[in-house]
Amino acid sequence: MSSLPRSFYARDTVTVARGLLGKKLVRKIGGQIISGIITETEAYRHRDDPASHAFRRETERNKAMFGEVGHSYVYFTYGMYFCFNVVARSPKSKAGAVLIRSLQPEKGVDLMKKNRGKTDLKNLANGPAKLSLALDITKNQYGVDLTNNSSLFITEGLQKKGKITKARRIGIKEGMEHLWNFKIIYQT
DNA sequence: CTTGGGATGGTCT
DNA sequence: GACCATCCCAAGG
Repeated sequence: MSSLPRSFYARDTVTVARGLLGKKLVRKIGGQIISGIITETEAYRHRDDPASHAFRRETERNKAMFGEVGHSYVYFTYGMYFCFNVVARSPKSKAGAVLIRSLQPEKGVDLMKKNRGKTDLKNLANGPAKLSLALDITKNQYGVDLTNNSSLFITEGLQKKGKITKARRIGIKEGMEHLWNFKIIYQT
């Protein structure tokens, strides 16, 4: 399956955050494939969003959020973890990214377990730092293009519909008025 | 189930 | 020098 086109990411950040639910994140490492369905996302915009890393100004850390859409923005936090974002924004905006917060594991589950040092399937990738560990996403993946089928990319995923919920974003103190956390729930 | 604290270091003020 | 877009484990109810 081929990657989502760059035009997918050249829309409003909040729209893309919703649109990424149900899509598939694919990681290739040494001939092995790890993949998962995106089940939770959050939008972070620019000047209208005090919770965003890009709110104040462009810096060495956040410059990917100002760069070409469809690339990754990876940041290091709490002294030990990486979190994975996709750069997305409307052409009118200068910065924006979607934080991928949760994956439903699909392929490469054994490798994910090894990378996580855990075996409980439910807890392999249900958090932004957990999924980065599971897929071995680090600073090395900063700024990589997610629209070519290389070692990290996003493709169409599940076609079936799910119920989408919206909520306040997790772990922030400003911008609480925006309901930019999205989850998809598939009925069994 | 919920709560609290420790790990650990880059980034920004 | 403070602040984190977090996770994990232990203790308490």
